[in-house]
Amino acid sequence: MPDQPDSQTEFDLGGFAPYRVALAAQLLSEALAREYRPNVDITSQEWRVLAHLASANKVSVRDIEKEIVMEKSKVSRTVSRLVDRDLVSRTAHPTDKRLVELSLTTKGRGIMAELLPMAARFQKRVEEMLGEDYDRFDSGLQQILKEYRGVE
Amino acid sequence: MPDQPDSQTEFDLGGFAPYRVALAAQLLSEALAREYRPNVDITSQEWRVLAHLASANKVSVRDIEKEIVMEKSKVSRTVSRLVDRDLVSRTAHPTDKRLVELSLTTKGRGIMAELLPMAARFQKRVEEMLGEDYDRFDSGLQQILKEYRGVE
DNA sequence: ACAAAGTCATTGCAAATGCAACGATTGTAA
DNA sequence: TTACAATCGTTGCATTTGCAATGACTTTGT
Repeated sequence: MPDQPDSQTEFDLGGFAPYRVALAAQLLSEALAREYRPNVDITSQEWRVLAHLASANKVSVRDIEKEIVMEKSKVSRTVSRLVDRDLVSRTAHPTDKRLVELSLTTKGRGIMAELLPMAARFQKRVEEMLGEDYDRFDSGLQQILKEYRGVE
Repeated sequence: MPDQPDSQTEFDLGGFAPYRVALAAQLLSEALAREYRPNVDITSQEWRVLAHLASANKVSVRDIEKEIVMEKSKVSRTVSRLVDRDLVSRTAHPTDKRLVELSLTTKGRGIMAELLPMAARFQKRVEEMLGEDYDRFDSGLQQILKEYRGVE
């Protein structure tokens, strides 16, 4: 019998899916940050929010919270920093005064015009790296996202 | 021509690999935590350190830092909490006095005896969920890990 | 209409984090 | 040997985070 690890005392953390995926996420995020940070000084959280705003105008904090799965107080504070730096504008919703309307400022769009092509190149490089495996890889991701999204 | 997004202003964050992987990581981590937290009150960081200690005895902070890619001060403080809770023992290295020797205590092993089978079941469930796609998915992960590990 | 419940964004606060600096120790080169 | 550099773990400090609570507003049900 080939060495069957005793699950009571032995465990291969390196082969554990949650760990592997977390590690990959961290490495990808760091690699991406290494590319844009020399040009644009933003954090990963700020990048996420900006990227979402780039494709969806006039959104609320709640929209972002749901869409990019970021706790709302974190979204709120991230947005505040972006507003301070004049990358995002925050105005009141015309009819529902509970909501805010967030969108990129001109300056914000300028930065994204620099960042998005960079992101697209990054994406392309990952796809080329995985080659024909990319589709399977991505559909695996898709299943995980579908399975665990919106579980309280 | 089918709608080709203008990379200057449009961007599909939802299809962006770093974002997707990060999201999957977060969801997996939360799903896992939902399983063990009712039984054992530890954080994800503590889980990671404990899991590594379960398979590698007598390790230093530096070993953990490298192995699980966690900043050393974070490792140090996580270990301190585990030592306070008597799950991990921290003793001086016999010859090199700079190093510490970390290992699970009896109590720590007891907790891991409960946690590891749970983790194994979780892993199995993910594999079943992805079915025959799992191998491709995992080899995609592997390529990412290999490509980006140890890049300063 | 109006009270009760729900929704949204922000903030207070304690805890966690990242980074640089530190002290202690060990390795290295002259 | 003896300076000098490198390694290891911890800590100080400013920042970020998570969670609960808050205040402002809107929806629901009667």
